[in-house]
Amino acid sequence: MKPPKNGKSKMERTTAADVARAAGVSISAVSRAFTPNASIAKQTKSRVMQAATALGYQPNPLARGLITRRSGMIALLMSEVTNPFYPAVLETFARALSSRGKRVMLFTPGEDEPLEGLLPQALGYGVEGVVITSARPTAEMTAACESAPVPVVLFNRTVEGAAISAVGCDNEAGGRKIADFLVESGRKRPAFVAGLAGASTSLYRERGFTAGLAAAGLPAPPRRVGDFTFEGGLRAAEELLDLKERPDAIFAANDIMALGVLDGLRRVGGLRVPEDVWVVGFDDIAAAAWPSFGLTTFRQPINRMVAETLRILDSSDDGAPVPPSTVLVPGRLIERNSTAG
Amino acid sequence: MKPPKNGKSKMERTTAADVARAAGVSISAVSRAFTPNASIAKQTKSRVMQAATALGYQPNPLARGLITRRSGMIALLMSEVTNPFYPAVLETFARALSSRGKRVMLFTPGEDEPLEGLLPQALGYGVEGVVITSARPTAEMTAACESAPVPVVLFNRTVEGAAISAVGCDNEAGGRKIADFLVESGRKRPAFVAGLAGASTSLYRERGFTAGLAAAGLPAPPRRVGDFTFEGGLRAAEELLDLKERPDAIFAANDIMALGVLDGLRRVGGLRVPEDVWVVGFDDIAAAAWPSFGLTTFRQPINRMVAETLRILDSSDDGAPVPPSTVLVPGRLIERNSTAG
DNA sequence: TAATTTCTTTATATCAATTCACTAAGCTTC
DNA sequence: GAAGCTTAGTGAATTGATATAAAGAAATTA
Repeated sequence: MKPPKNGKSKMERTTAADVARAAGVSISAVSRAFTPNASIAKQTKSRVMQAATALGYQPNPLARGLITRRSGMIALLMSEVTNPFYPAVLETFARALSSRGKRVMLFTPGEDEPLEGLLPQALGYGVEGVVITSARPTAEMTAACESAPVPVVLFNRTVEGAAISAVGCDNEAGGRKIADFLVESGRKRPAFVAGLAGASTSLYRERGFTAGLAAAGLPAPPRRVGDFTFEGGLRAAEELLDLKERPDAIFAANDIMALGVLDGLRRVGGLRVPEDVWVVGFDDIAAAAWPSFGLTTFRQPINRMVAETLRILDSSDDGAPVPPSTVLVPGRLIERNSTAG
Repeated sequence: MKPPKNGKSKMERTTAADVARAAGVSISAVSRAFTPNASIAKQTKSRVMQAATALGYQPNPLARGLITRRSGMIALLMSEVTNPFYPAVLETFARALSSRGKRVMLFTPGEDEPLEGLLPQALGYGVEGVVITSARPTAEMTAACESAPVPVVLFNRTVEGAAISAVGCDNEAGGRKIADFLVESGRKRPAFVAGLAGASTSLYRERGFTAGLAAAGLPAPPRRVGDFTFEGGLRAAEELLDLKERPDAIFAANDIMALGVLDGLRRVGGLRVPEDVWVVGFDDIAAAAWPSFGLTTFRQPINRMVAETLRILDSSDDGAPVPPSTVLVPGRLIERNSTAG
């Protein structure tokens, strides 16, 4: 027997038992009242609900999760939070899930914590799905993803030959589109700034880009590595300016690098954009639209990408595992002042 | 060697019972082996640990949380993720907690979800602490924070007269410092761009700023509201340019607005910074250091602020509630090219 | 009206850990 | 050598909800 809620001594949680007593039903009835499409009489349900709201009852997600193995949380494995694209993704996820009554649990690797350890931990929390936006998963991790008991989706990442769902923008088509745009506008010596070695996004964007250039009879562009950072873009720009044949356009594999490139060209190289060099990025982060930059870029439709991700996570909600699917959402070129097409 | 997947069908969790059986001890012994400074013999502990790693066992946080009401999670209530300052905060928290074996649970209000509802939800998950970085808590929420069974810390926010812990930068001192700096450098007509109405950060920064100006015999500065956004700063700059007496320095209550101001002055107003107008921000976000901007700003020491927050959260870890404390971490002025002191 | 089916409800076992009351052993101390 | 104390380990109870099976009520059929 429990002491009745006397005032507000220590904010004791009201349990299902309290509600059951108040409503004059069994605990199971309370449980079923909170279970969607469960076999319960309308009358009973409303009586339970009334008592529940009166007592301020909400089912304890931990207790529920212990037995259902579903705790109403989605795990987000994310390591690169410095690139502004990812906070935007994070926020979109958090808001979308919030309105469905689910929560985001963020897993960021600590100091020298390997990414591999995070997945089992996340599963231990009974998360209903896992979204990985971090850098390229290792082989070991891929295997863990495949055998996970809940859906796992790679966001903005792909692993060839693995049976894991993935959602992303069509990076190759984007790179191609940018190449076509530059070529049609008469650019003759485009250059490319890559992200981290091995990142699938950078790889596909480059592949589409070089393919587009090749189709127009241009040689493979000079390339530098910018590590997906502003400073990396800045350095890459400086290096590209030292080339015998100065590029007349630079495509950086993401916006934050492109902004670095832009700043490097202007502030360090003393060049004008777009008069002397054009710059194109990829993502369409908020800063790309700032007047100082006016960066032409390929917009990744975050909302649609998140929506597709949630669709995949939901699809195996009923228990039956669905075959992994890869969704490529089309993006589009946003022309601004860093080019003069 | 890797933990041997015992070939079982669907990745069945290994429980404490499995480990106990393997190690030849009771379940309680396993539990105590995983409890810091619990009464257990070294020998037994090592035997348990050995069996645990062999089986790949990790205590289930859900089951543990159900009993201890501590789930190893910290709730982060955050609504303004658009300001780059907050993703940086988020990341710092996530990393710091990750290395302590704890996780961040992110609570972002959904579409028209009130902030009030989030706190009880977070508590329902058995979080060990709550950090609120969102906008000003309402009176109702303040009461909920005060009676929460776990420590609640307002990050970068204060509520006067409430018994809630708070960690922040000394905003008033920062505003004062900026005023002093501008006055000493001979600026005569400074202006101020405020954030959201009612935000304590903006309020204190303004208070210190005007106090500093008053001390130098200058009148209260003209002010505009910029809503803490880039576009708001842009608009504010335009409006301030229309004044009869054009300001010769503009202090914006945060960096993102300051960048908007800077861009507005340059691109829309056709002015030079710092030759015509000086601009100062507050936060020191990454973009402030970009060559295009070179924004002089007051740096908020995120690392120390996060460390202090965690210290407060930890301090009542042993059960005994500690009196709420307010910690103000000193920041410092970072001079860059947007001023010419 | 009795028999059968369907729909609700209840009681009990289960989830995976921690905690509590208790026992057994090892060591002092008088 | 018995009493007292500390330390280590055990089994049962506990946590809050769901799954499951059995029982009861209502509706349908023979």
